[in-house]
Amino acid sequence: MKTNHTRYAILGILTTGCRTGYQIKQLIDKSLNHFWKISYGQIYPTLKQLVEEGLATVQQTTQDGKPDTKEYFLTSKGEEELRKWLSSPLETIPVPRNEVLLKLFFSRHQHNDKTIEYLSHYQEVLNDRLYTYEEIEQTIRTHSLDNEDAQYWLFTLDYGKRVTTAEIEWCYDTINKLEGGS
Amino acid sequence: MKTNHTRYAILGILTTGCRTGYQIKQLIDKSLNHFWKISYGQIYPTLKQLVEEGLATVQQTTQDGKPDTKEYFLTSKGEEELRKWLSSPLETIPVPRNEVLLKLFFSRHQHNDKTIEYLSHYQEVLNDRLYTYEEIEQTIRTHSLDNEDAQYWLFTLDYGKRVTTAEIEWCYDTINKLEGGS
DNA sequence: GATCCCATGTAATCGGTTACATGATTCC
DNA sequence: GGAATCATGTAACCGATTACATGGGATC
Repeated sequence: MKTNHTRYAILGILTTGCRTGYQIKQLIDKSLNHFWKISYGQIYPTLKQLVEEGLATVQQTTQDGKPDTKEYFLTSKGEEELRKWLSSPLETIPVPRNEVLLKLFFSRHQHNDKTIEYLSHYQEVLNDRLYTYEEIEQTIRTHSLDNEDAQYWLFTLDYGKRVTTAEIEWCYDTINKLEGGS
Repeated sequence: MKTNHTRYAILGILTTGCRTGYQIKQLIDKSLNHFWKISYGQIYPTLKQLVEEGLATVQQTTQDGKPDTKEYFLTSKGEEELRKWLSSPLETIPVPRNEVLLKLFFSRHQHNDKTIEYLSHYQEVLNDRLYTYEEIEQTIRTHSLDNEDAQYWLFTLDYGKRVTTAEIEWCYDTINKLEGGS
């Protein structure tokens, strides 16, 4: 059994008030970016498909002067589909590929100095990431706490912060080990 | 700039003593499985390609009775290519997609009991994973500590253990929050 | 005048998985 | 006799990214 999660991501976002393909991309880039990303090349064909399957409806507005906009709305069938997916059991979690670890795995073919430099750079990237998460969290706390979704959004951010913190600590300790051994 | 990391994974594994496509798969399943996986549908065509590009050579053995085996060896050009990749700077790290967080993000459309059940199941999966890491670590410590690569392999396992531990703690705390609020 | 934001979409391409096909050997 | 392991490979398919194409409105 193989489910296309991106379909459900879009289905879910249509419940948050987003209506157009453009708005969907905006929300994903703003709020799901730490664990889900998506491109227009996926969004527009998927929306079309959802309508074909009766999970959503379109409402096209041809405005005077302004470019056309297509607003999408979930049908009750679409809502049902979303709920069905939410309650479906967890599938086997795919292993996330990690370029950093792949390089480290073969790093005996390289001077430790280079490896340390590499890990330090990674550590900086992670620190930036952590900072971004904290900014997003502040935005949600001050602007969207009335939103019914906010609680769950904060849970996902908490996840990101904790995992990233663990990664940063690992970088720190691994660099130390490499310095001690070289 | 977009590099195909899988090519380099195979290039790297050819330095560890693995020679055949089958052995490469074995090693990946045994030692890189927590951050990199690969299928035969990728291995065999890639090996072929590496030979075409002069990064490896083949040595085919047609044995009496036994099926053919093809042994691959890195050329000096291949070794150089590997070292070049190792020292190349980190690319923008792709966001790993997370199905669990995606569902949680939309979980206000579901009873908290269901969400808790879901997170508990995830926690179990993570615990199993952690146990597997510890087993692999013991295997490396008792059997391969003479291996020059062992140190780096242990670093990647340490990463897996730390991140997984952080995830488990997050599960625990998130379940508590949901129970308190329902 | 340039740049950015809003807004929609398609075609080529790529990386990867899955299913299929084949066949010998060894162990239970 | 059947299952597991060793061993190699291909074709269909899928999810996703990238580059391209278009064009109005607002701001600097």
